[in-house]
Amino acid sequence: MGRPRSFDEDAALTGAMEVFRRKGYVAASIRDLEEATGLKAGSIYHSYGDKAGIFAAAMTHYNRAVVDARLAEHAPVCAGLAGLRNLFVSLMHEPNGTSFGCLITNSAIEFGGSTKVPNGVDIGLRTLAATFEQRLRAAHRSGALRRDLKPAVAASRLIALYQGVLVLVRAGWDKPALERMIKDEFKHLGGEYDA
Amino acid sequence: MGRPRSFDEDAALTGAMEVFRRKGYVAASIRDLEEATGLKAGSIYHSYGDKAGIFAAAMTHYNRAVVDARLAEHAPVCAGLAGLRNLFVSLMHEPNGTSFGCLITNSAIEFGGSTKVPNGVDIGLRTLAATFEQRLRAAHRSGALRRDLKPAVAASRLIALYQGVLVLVRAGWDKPALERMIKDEFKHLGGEYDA
DNA sequence: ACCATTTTAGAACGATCAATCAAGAACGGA
DNA sequence: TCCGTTCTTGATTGATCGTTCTAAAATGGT
Repeated sequence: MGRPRSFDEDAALTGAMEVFRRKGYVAASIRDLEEATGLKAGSIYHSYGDKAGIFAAAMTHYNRAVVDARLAEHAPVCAGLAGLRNLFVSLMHEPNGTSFGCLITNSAIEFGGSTKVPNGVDIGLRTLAATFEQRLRAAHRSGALRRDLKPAVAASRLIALYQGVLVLVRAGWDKPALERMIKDEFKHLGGEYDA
Repeated sequence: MGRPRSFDEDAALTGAMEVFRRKGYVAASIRDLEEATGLKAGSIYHSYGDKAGIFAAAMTHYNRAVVDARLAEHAPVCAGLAGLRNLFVSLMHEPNGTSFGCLITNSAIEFGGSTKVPNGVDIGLRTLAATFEQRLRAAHRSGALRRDLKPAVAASRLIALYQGVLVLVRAGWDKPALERMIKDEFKHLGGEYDA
């Protein structure tokens, strides 16, 4: 059956993913990818077809290895609204030097000008939105959510807030102010306010 | 005194701006800029130094000609909270084919990976945030804002929501859902909710 | 009219881009 | 063992990148 692959595909995709997160799709060169994956250009093209191919693979890897893991770590089902809040707050506590940005946000912006937004962007956004809505519905049932709030609309606000926070963090916006804002938002969701 | 410029600098910068909004900084080539500005490469380099120079000029032009104009059109001081709401809603009513995206958001993402975020990003963001806060403070004084809301925190939420909406629109997210979310958010701000 | 100065135009530069190719190396099945 | 297949490597391709350069065209001051 021929020679098997000698490289660790997960490690290679992780490297590629980091390059794309840091520099974006266009600015990431094949030589950057060689360095980050440990593969030579020939191997990259053999395994993934072209630059768009390894990007698609890296994006899929991101959704599975980063987004899903982040949701599971900070906002498991049992953690309720507080878990969601932790998820948001965690966006601002990544060490500055090793911050790569969100591949979903970055790709939405970079490819959004053309008509061809990568599938992974939509998949990632839907994963986030579905998780938000699920947690809000559970909070709605348990009474943890303010009674006059509709989970679907609140989830819509959270997905927008989430992307907005990622933009502002990347722009170097004041993090303490963002954190205050997030805590305030979740106070609202929990109904800890007088009208 | 030598020969004066024969091209319309505003028109040239508008063209350059559109290219950068649509394709991003890296993907925009000097040849793209030649076509969009009507200038030849030599003239561009003579007038703006290098690619980063014409980008900086385009960014300044954007803040003055697009951001300020948009704020004045949709959210003048007299329009109060409703003006802000119109501003948000207008983000989703740009004709699809001619949508260029927001140069501030796009640049924050594209340059955010490096340590050098362009000045124009911060300037534009501060303009938006300051306007939001000013309108919210006015609404606070007039009683149009829910009494338990602090204008500064609410402005912080609005700037994040604003950037988030721009990301989602660029990603092709469901616009009617976004519009419902925005209208809901402004209902909250106006206190039109029971607790 | 003439000069000094600046803007244009277009060709040209080296560097780097994504992608290809040929050849050898390494494995599984027979 | 040996064959067929697949993987790896490094050199190489043509295209395009940002930038520079040269020379002509155009203007204002004197």
